[in-house]
Amino acid sequence: MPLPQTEAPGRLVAELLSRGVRMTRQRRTILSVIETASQHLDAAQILRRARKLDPGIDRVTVYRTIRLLKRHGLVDELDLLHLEGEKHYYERHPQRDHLHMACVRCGKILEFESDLFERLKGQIQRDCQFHILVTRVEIGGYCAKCRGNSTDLRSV
Amino acid sequence: MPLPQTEAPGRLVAELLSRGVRMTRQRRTILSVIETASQHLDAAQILRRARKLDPGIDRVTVYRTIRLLKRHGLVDELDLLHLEGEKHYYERHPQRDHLHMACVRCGKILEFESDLFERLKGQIQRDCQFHILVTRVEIGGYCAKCRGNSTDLRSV
DNA sequence: GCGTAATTGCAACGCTGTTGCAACTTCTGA
DNA sequence: TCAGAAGTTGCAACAGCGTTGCAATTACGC
Repeated sequence: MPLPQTEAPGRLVAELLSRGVRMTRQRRTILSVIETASQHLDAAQILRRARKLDPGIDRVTVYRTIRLLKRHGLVDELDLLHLEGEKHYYERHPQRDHLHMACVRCGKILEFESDLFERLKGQIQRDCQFHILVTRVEIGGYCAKCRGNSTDLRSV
Repeated sequence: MPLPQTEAPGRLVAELLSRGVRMTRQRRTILSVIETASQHLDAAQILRRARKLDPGIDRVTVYRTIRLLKRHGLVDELDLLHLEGEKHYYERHPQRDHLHMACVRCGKILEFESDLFERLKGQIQRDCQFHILVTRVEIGGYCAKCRGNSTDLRSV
């Protein structure tokens, strides 16, 4: 029987501890929020959820924790084409890169993995002598449901 | 003898006029700044250059013009992985999509076109039934010069 | 040219994210 | 087990990017 796709909870905590980062109550809370999220969360949403678990947590602590995770390459930052304002969204850095498709009409976010993209990265590393650390692919358009329905001009 | 790669100047003006958009002195100035830029400019840089040509131009007009161009799909917005703050950069929407590679050490931006990427887009449209309007690919890492030089941890 | 509708500049605002600092907490080492 | 150094937190204030309301001005079809 195959194991579920989800990774062990607490992996962010373990990862940071193994790198000698101090673990506080607030950090554990914020990390668990990020880790158990089923969708892409922005800083305000992370704060709101963290406060349900520990009401004293401050905005600033959330921002500092996100920065910490970014510096350690444990989360990726997305803006999903700024379909709703200037916020940034965060997700666990995945085992394997994926692309994000955002429907400019209904706002739905789709994710997509592709061998072609892996080959493209290989081509870049070879042809440009560029050592890739992070990738971010955001594609805007109409999802299957919304295509054909309208010629809505939403700012992308 | 092949023509140079650059497109006819004034094409943004022509494009907007053909869509029934009013053309003001300020807009012409801002459009010419964007059109003749050899690098990716942020809003503040666009404003500074526009003011050299027409000192009265206001910040707000620059933002409104950028929004107009985005709505018409005539410019693409990039953030180049926020290597320097939260600004956005703008470039003419190209004939053919290209990827942006940002060196996290020296900040250099490379552009790259690839048939593989065109095939990837085809795959997405087919497999996901997703109608692509814009793409945005930003890749962070070390450029040829900087790779091997350091293990600098810059926030990406 | 006239008139209307769009655009501009100004001021004020909102939101996301950052910084300085005193109080507090974590964690090492004895 | 506990003392001390180093790191972290919360608060308040700030910075920067981008937006909005509004009166004055401008473009452009008729």
